[in-house]
Amino acid sequence: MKTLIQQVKGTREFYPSQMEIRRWLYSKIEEVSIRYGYQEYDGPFLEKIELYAAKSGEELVKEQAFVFPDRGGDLITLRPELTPSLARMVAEKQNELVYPIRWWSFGPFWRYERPQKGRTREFFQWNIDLIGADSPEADAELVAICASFLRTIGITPDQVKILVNHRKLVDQELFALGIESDLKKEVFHLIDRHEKMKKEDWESSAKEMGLTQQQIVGVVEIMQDKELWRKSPELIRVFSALESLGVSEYVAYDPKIIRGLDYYTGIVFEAWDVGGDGRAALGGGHYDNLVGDVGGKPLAGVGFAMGDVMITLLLEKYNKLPVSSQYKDCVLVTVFDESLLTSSLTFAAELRKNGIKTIFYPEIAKLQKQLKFADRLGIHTAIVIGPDEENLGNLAIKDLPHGTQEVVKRSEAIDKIKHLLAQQSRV
RNA sequence: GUGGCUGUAGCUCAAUGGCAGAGCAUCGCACUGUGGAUGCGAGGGUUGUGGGUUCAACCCCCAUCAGCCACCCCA
Repeated sequence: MKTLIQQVKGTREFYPSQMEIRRWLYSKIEEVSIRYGYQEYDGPFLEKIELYAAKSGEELVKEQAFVFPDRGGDLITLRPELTPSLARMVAEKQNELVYPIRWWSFGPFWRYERPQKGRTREFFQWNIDLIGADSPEADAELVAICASFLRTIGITPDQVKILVNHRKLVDQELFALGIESDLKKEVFHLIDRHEKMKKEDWESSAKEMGLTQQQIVGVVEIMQDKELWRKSPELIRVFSALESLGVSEYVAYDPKIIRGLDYYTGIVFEAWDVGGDGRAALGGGHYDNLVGDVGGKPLAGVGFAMGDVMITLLLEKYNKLPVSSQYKDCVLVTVFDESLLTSSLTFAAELRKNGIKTIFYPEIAKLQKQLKFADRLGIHTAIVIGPDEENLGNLAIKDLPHGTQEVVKRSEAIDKIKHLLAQQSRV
């Protein structure tokens, strides 16, 4: 064991049972994305560092990206997010695309960070964006997609809530307190971190960045005002749209939601475990000028990203992960001895020809061992062809969950097995 | 990048500084034409690695590596 080369820190190994979950997640994401009329796309996994340098969060690129020189000396980055690539892809074909664009993607991303609960260095992310529309109803659509997804995977509104806020509203409120420009950015950050900090620490940091006592009180009032959204014409329309879309039970207004990324200019939202701990399972918002940063004409949009790690933890916590079913509908054809190997092999082929998932025991072993193998894999049906059956042109069909066995004519076996599999799948 | 906790059999974990163990798993037998159950037995370890203290180290000290958790940031 000691000679095994360790895997790269924070990377993921997907054993079949985990791969099954990953594919299931992908299928649910696809289902919801398609239901809302979105098209799948993808960008490169490798990008030049310059693509991210202009925007994103400063730290996201400088400290959290995997960067290495290629043979030509260019600095190459393993993509830490998809949005800049998306912006470029839109800019490249800006005049031929039909707006609004509805695109989604699911793929791997890398961030050079210290792994911990809910965070790895290699992860999969669902990105979904509506670009070229600039209305509260467009914003609401993305929140609704998020809610529909939660509903589709079996997460209920009392388990996970989507918390919504609007940056223009916060801007306006902070402006009223005399907080603007650089200081505003710092206060955004402070609001974002409020939940994690002790009250005294929070207040002392607020003072440190130069807020007056009056301003601090004002910020605290903003953070506690659950009715503040009524001052935002945009949010009023967003919540009204969400009501019409039938997902408002999943949504709540929260004045503390800000988000770290600088490019959000309108609605911002995150999905949180109501049980409190952990981190946001998903986050997104509205941006005014995404495409402009990479050289296109300004184009507004709204989108969100969801990582596979946190959502899987939530599914696990609420016991909503799919139950493995890989071998339920599979038939094991056992091998009795060398003289009957060909007979079993032939029958296995016949099963497959009829579209039945079939495993052939690949060597001669005790029946006991072969049946134990079937049991361990969760196979429900086993075929035994021994001398007694073979001589009469029969074979034995074992129903493992019921512990029963039926000897039938080989010519009738396929129909019997199909019937049995159909019965078992109903259980 | 900063801090805390933990590294003992394949897995989960025991073991006052004094002979390294259990449960589960694996393999074998009871049971050479039938899985889950039961009983009996077997294999499996340089106690993460390197140094130090000691008559004696899984245990104490130092370093290092790895894992987990938190901070930072974020999916």
